[in-house]
Amino acid sequence: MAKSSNELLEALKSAGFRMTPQRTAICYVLSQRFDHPTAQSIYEQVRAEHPSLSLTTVYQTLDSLLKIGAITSLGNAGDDTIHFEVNTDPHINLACLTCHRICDLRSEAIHALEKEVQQAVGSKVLSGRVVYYSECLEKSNPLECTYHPSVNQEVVHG
Amino acid sequence: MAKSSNELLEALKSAGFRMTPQRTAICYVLSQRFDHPTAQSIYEQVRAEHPSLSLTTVYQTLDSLLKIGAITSLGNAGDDTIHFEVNTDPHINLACLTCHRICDLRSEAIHALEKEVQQAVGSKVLSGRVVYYSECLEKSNPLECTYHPSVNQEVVHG
DNA sequence: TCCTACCTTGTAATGATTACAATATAACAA
DNA sequence: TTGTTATATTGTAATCATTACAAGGTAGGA
Ligand SMILES: [Mn+2]
Ligand SMILES: [Mn+2]
Ligand SMILES: [Zn+2]
Ligand SMILES: [Zn+2]
Repeated sequence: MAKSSNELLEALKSAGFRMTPQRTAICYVLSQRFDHPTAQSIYEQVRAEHPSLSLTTVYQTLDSLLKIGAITSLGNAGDDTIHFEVNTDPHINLACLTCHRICDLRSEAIHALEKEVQQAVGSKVLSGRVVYYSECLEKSNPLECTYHPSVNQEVVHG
Repeated sequence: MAKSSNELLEALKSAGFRMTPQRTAICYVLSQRFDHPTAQSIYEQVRAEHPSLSLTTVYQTLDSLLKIGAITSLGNAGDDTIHFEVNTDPHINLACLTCHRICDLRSEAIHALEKEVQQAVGSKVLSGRVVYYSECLEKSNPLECTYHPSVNQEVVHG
């Protein structure tokens, strides 16, 4: 359910933004990651192929994507750093306060909940955050991610 | 459903924290406010009666209350400032991105949603944030607050 | 190919939050 | 009540994610 790289790029393009190698790379990385990455974390990954990339560009691109609603901001996960949401389908996010990783949890109730919000504020709802904080069970047994179980293997606790 | 001043103080006391005039005043202000105040905003209000109060003390007290779970953090509301939650009953929060005020919305679906979270992560759920971002309808007609409609009158947009 | 408005980059500024150390005081016991 | 001590408060300095800025680079249309 996460947006593809092309969907993100197309969203930028049709909003009047130019196509650049940096934006292309950033959108690609965004589309590949299901851990709700931070700007710094995206920066480090993209820099591997674009050594001249500036952190400012990452922030600027994320801000553009936010403004057109292609992604949203989930706030922090116990670190003091903004985590970005690429999956705009309604769901619950589970954040681990130890490893600061966030994973998705499928939800049935979320649809009824969003209906309640719509009824209360009408069409003015811009975005939402549904985040629950917890701890991974074990160092070797992090929070289960019902959307992308594979990312569960990458966690390393301090 | 918000905690009373005494409940907050009692929570601190039984957690081994000392009673001080500053903490008493901060807890009182917290119990009276339904707008999910920031540290700065609490500071300004308490300072009216305790002119020597330090902003650091407000942060420290809020941190203590957070640690014992008496309050939670809702994150920011478009400003870059943490808003605190005194009402720990399950509910939806509506944040206005213009005036950065947050109000509560009663919800039926939230109970089913929290049940889903419990089943997924067990007893390890520490706290949650359910926040939807919107805009007040009019300068004179802010977001309706189903818990405390009276606070709706205090909003001033820029 | 040329133009120009938009983008990227490096660096500096911002501002909420936290760290620190000196002073004050709540809580407990004598 | 008084003394003791661990904890709290305060003022100031440091932190650090994010934003602002200005100079040079480039996408995209003519
Ligand atoms: Mn998510
Ligand atoms: Mn609330
Ligand atoms: Zn973890
Ligand atoms: Zn408003």
